[in-house]
Amino acid sequence: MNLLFKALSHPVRRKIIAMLRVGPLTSGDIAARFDMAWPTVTGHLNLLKDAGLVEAERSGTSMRYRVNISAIEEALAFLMDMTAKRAVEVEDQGLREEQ
Amino acid sequence: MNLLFKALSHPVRRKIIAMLRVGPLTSGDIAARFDMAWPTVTGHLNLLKDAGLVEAERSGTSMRYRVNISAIEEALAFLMDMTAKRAVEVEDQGLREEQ
DNA sequence: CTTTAAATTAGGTATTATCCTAATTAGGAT
DNA sequence: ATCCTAATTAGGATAATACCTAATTTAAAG
Repeated sequence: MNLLFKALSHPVRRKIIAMLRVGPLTSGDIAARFDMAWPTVTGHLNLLKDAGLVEAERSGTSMRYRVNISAIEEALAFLMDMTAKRAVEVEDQGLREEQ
Repeated sequence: MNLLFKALSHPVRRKIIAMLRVGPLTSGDIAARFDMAWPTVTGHLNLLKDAGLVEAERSGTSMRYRVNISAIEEALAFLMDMTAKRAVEVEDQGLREEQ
């Protein structure tokens, strides 16, 4: 959860995710759309990969990156839980909301 | 959005939010529940405040912190959008899902 | 006004992040 | 094997984080 939110805290990384949401892209395609050195983009991609937000596979001489939605859903679930009303479990009655 | 995710990326700060979700607490109450120096906790609280995740008000000699749910909902909305299917607007027909 | 309790700010240090250029690896084509 | 393109890793400079102790602010109580 740490790496996940940390990865999402940088605008370039959020933009990369938005780009990949449309469809998979190669490292070069991604790097070309930013005004920074390619190795810097690779760094961001590695961080996204460590956070589980993207997956990479080799395609010939290129590298194809795709977004991993389930990681985003994990963060989503965490935040949902934070906004949820406090609930107490009641035996044989399921969940009852409180407050 | 930057500060928001950055604030959420530290376990102590997520724990503080979880604590405040139950109800408002003073700075001292919060600091007492961690194994770190009080000023360090104050630092985390300032960061949470900068991110809009908590609000503080003075109560006599104490400081009462409360969680600001709408900031969390903002992050939630951002992630929801990331997981949402791509949609195209169609005149007089509302939204239609695609792909 | 002085003291006390609550909390923050100031200042310092160690670790981590972000960016760069240069060097290296990997696969495909000549 | 050699070369070329795609991409990563290595190494280094600078900025930002996270923690600590010491000093300062703020409000209430004596």
